[in-house]
Amino acid sequence: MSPSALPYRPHNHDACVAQALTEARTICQQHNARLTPTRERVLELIWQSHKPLGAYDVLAVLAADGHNAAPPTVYRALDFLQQHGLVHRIASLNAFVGCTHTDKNHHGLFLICRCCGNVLELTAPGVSDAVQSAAADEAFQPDNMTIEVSGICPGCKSDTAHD
Amino acid sequence: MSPSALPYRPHNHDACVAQALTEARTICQQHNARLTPTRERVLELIWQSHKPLGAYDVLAVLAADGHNAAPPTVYRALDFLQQHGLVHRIASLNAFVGCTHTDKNHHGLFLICRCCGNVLELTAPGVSDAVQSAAADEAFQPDNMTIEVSGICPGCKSDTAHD
DNA sequence: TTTGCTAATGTTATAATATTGCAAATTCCA
DNA sequence: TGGAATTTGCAATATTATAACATTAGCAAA
Repeated sequence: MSPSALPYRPHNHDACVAQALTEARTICQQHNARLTPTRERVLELIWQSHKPLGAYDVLAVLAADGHNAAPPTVYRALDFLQQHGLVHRIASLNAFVGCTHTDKNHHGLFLICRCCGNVLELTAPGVSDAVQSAAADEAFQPDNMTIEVSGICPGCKSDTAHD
Repeated sequence: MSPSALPYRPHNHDACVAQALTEARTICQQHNARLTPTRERVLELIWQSHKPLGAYDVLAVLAADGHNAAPPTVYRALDFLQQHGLVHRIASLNAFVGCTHTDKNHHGLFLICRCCGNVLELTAPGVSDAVQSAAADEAFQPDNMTIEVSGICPGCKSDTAHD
């Protein structure tokens, strides 16, 4: 997916998935980590959906693939992918999305449309700076931040505007 | 609890719980909502712990109370308390904490110590402004934000400093 | 005081999400 | 090739959350 593609804009999604997989292979090589078939397939499934996918959704597709998988298979693959920054877990949804900023240093900020379910990941330095500074005021040393904003995406807003 | 009391500082916690309950009664009156015994008890339990309490932790105490409660009892009470802004759910922990800012308009920002488990709720206008503006840049209309920061609180930092 | 309404609770069952522990297979690499 | 480390398979189970429906409590009007 081109860097500026938005989930709710039409784009060639197959290409966007393919590119994500290619990047993932590179990253795993760099990390000396093994992107095994199961892990790669899970990543692919997650990427095929712009919407967050639950672990059991992934599991269901694997089952349909003929892969006789149990929950741990999926959770392990997801853990691996998270560790290497290839997917993010959306805590407020118990679901996973492909990371669209594997190259940059980022703290995921997620805009989650409660209408269409699409998720847009942003790199928002202003936000992480503000959080850092709020934490610093309390002498708190942050090491991980979960920032998830739910609301209405531009697509859904314009859809409802002319009802 | 006095407005500036920090969870990891010693303070008279019974008084702090009592005050929270008093405030809750007032708020419910204002909202024309019924703070029934079960709801009040759940709120009390959550307040007695500065650490987030899971629904099933609450359930266990209710059971110990002799209250023959089932999960829906607890979840309903928690929903009620959330609706009236008396507790917050911490999505990254699947757990609940008492709201320490019932009076102010706020978007909870939570500092969660991964060492001692205490949670500090902040009102951080800088953070919500930054999130608003990041969302606005994407034409996204936010309506709810989950901001949870995990890290090390000052207490735990100084504990580990001189090991 | 009954009647009727609404909110709240009880109860059972089950759905949805996630982890543990151990054995078997595979991969790495010396 | 052999041995260690990683990955997977698998069964069981833990944890979190909700659905569906019956019952009861609170309260106001007839």
